[in-house]
Amino acid sequence: MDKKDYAEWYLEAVEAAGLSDKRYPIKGMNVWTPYGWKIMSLIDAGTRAEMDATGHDEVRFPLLIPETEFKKEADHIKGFDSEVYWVTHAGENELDVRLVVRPTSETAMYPMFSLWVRSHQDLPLKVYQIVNTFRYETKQTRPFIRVREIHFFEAHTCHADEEDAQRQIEEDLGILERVMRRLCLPYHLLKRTDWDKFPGAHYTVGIDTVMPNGRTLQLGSVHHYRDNFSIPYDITYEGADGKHRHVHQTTYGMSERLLGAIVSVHGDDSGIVLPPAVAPFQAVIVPIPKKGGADEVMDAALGLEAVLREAGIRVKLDARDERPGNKYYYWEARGVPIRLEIGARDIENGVVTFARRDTGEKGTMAADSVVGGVELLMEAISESMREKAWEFQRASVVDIADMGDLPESIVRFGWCGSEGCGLEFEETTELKMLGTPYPGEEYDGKCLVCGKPTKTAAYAARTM
RNA sequence: GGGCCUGUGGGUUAGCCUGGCAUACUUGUGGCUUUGGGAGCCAUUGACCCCGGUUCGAAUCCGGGCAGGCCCA
Repeated sequence: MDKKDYAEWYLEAVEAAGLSDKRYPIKGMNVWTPYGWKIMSLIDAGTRAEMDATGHDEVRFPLLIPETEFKKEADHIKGFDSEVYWVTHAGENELDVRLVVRPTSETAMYPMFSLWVRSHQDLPLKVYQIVNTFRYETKQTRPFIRVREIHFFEAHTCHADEEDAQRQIEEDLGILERVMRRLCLPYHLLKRTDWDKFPGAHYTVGIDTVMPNGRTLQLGSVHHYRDNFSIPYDITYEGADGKHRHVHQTTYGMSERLLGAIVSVHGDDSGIVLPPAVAPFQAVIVPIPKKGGADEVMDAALGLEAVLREAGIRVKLDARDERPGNKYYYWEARGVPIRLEIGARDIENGVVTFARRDTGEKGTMAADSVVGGVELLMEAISESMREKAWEFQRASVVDIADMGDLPESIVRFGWCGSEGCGLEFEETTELKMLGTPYPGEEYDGKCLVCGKPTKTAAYAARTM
């Protein structure tokens, strides 16, 4: 596995780690295998904890949406009509009203929000769900990054006015920061251009992370809808003054691409490297038996496992009858953050040998303080994975002064803000405009296209 | 929408032009060995996308279908 050839490496790394089985006979619909699903569940658990702590309630809406509801917001349907699946038949009969398989749940939820929200006392309404959504991708699919059945997190809120909705956006970005910290993933927040915002949104902030090939991967987005949906879906409330008004709405979405980013950002030539917070096994114990002393070593390994498990550390004792070296390669491919080795020599010295997955560094820790030792090590690993990833992300933003000779990374340049200049830039460079920094950033320069002075920088890149 | 290419054991792949019962690696299984601090050895199971045609004989040539990939609009 050579990470230099990222596209090929990615597929091998996913395969070797046993995260997904892509042999399912529908393109872009892969099977979540036990190890991959465990990681995704741990990622979701972190998201759930953050959402619950900020007063959101988990809900679960139906998968199917009547065509009549789906079509209520004009821009929205236009944005999705080329990539939705339709249910057109039931048994022998053709349906009078066709059903859309949700590509996202605005149009499923909002008819219900219209019933749920009646007074200002009902606001803000803050709900979320973690479900599968469907988009008919025509481009090349790849596990977690471009799929047709998407494991999706979506939060939807309703507010009395635009300002309260804006406060929600800020809360979402706080949640995002804590979620990404756990995953040791860096990102840029970029306000999408008007011609690229979510269909139906007032504005969209994209969450972008750079992949090893210099392309960006959008991991999620936050949208302010203003009343663009509440008008067609008739979501109104009665204010304290007795007047009826439309609510202002927001959404916040992220997907299984988080796992794709973990694989891509942290992995190396030996396979994936998991952040301790979402590793199904945070430490694996490999016993090193010796002539005559096999029982003694196994007893020590079992004892070690019990102590760590008792302390709440997700630990695996690999007692298979295989050579130790074989086990090292096996668990490295699966990204386990810490390997603990215990052999006769360690027992004699009262220590446990450890090896870090992220740096390969090896050392020993006192056997009677392994719990503290492992916890410290996990902290150090998380910190250094975070640092390293952020360093790469930051170094991937390159200022450019003209549209020729473009680097394989994110580019930054002055932009007057006009659609004309933006589109010309995209056409000339074949890069995609990711938007402008959110909430903002100091800049003083000239529009790269028309030369007008500007205080706004734009970011652009090739995307995955 | 138009053009080009590809479908071979669970995975990766050779063979195809020039028709003669399929190569290698990996995985799986079994045995032996090793008593282990970075991948032991041997054996073995397992495949030519589907339908039709040409032919004594088709993975190979031809037609159609299905699936996938690439390029252009």
